[in-house]
Amino acid sequence: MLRALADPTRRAVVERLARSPAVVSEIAAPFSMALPSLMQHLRVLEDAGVVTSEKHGRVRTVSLRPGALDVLHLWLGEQRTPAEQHADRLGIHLARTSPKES
Amino acid sequence: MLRALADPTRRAVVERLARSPAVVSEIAAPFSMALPSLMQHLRVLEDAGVVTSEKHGRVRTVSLRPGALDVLHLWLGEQRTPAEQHADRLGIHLARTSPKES
DNA sequence: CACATACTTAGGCATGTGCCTAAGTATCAT
DNA sequence: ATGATACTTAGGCACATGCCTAAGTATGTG
Repeated sequence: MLRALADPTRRAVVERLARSPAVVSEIAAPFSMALPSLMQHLRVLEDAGVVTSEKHGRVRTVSLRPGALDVLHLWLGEQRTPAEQHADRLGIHLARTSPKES
Repeated sequence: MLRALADPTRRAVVERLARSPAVVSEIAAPFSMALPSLMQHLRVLEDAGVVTSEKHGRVRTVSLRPGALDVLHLWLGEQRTPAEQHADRLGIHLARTSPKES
């Protein structure tokens, strides 16, 4: 999964899909890359479980798989230094202490 | 940086260093890999800004660079679906509501 | 049915990555 | 000074990755 996100093109695709699902040609449009190349990226993302896709007629719609990035988000949280984890607790503390915004 | 973390060996190194800094030979010990190969991994991690190292005498001590993973942690947070972001707010809400543990 | 559209498959090439062995170099210990 | 220790540098090999073009296949449209 990290390997899937290690490529700039694929990260850009993820960022695009974070806004909303899209069909292949929509996703491909911003890139100056042959379609098959981009399809390969989509495949890598799908194999990594980052995105899902469904084909209706001749159009394939791709979307970010909900919760897919959680594992990573969590792992990353675990590898942080004690000082940073302290900062996290501070954040929660502030959330408790100053109930300003929703 | 994601490329640096995309390798299992390097992730294992990061997990080791998350516990505490260590010298090269300590880091290398658990791996059945020639030293130069592991050094290469350390170099990739250092170039990516994930770790720092200092050499004293003939010993090099490597440590996780504080805050290094924050950028990633943040980016990951941004790419999550609306539903998940809602879950985050719920988490904060719970932290405010049930002040059980520190 | 003929043709455009939206992918898909196949194959190939250049470069990158991970690993190795062999041979340094710079301390530290005796 | 001699040798051990702890990396470091250099070079090489196998396979993975990212990109391409060319040629399908399947599905709408007139």
